[in-house]
Amino acid sequence: MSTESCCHHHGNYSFPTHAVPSLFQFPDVDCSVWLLFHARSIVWVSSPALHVQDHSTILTEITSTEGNTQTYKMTSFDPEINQHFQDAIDVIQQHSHNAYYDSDCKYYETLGSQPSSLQFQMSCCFVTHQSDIPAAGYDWSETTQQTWPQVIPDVSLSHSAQNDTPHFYSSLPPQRNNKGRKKLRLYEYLHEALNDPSMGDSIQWTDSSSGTFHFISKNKEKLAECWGQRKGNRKTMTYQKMARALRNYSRTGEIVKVRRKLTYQFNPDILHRLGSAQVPMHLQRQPAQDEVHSRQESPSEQSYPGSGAMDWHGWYGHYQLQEDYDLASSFTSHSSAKV
DNA sequence: AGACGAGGGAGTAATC
DNA sequence: AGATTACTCCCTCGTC
Repeated sequence: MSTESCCHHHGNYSFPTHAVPSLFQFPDVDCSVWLLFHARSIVWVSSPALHVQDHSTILTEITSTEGNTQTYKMTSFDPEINQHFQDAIDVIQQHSHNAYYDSDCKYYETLGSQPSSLQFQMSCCFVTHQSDIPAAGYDWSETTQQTWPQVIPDVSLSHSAQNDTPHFYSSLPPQRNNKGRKKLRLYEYLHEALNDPSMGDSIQWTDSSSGTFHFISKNKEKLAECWGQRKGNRKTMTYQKMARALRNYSRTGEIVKVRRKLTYQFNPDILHRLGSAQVPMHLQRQPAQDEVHSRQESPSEQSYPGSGAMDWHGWYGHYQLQEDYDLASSFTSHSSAKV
């Protein structure tokens, strides 16, 4: 894998066909996002609280269908919106079906490359009922801009594929900057990489149930480089620097070092939020025999207790995000919506 | 001895 | 403007 291929901010995204149509919502402290998967498009609508209602949508068009995977090409015109969209995509890809994750960046497109005629193709999508969902060929330019309250879902909307993506948005730690954009954290990126089969040569689960993972010595620098690029660093990120950041997580508790070479462990609560439990088994690397024998388990090793059967909520106190998580969860239970 | 991984102090940029 | 956060840089140390 090239160093570029892991840096998938915008461009083409693949989803299993059974993931559409679907309705996704991202309620958190200062941002609500709806993603509507429709037969040939994904409509993204954000909350006016973000002050982006003048340019609050992203239209995607389907570019290919192979087997049970459809690939969408994203068109947008605002880098911040791109980031929101990417946040959503990250979660959806993580929870919808990891096997179809496509991070190939050969179609990577920047905003500037978009023809100006595509800009402001639509400004907002009014959604209250299935019949309101724009079909293929819908003239977005004629869509009347609506205010956010009108985009509140009709509870009659149901979600045929809901079981495919239960509580998916709750894994997005609602850490946002003052513009409402989530800044990708290192541990989030690592988790994403762990669930990306194409990154398997750089980072792998040692024991996904306990959140233990390790870097592959040969390619750890490549992963670090990808992280640096994803962050938009000017200087090249190295494993050494990335590991230093990881060590800082020991202090704050997101990730701790395991006394084994290149091996770390997620905080169970963080792991839970990141939705690791939903990683398909076939994507979880089985530890090699020598690892099974040698990893962790020394009494002197630092690790989170009770791998797998631990008390999630007992670990590391109460995060500020807990209530957000609960809010999101309760929201989910009321929105078994269909599109 | 040298490579590699880890630990940590200090600096920095973005954000609050 | 100052505090905080989350790295980033760089040096040292321990292990193999």
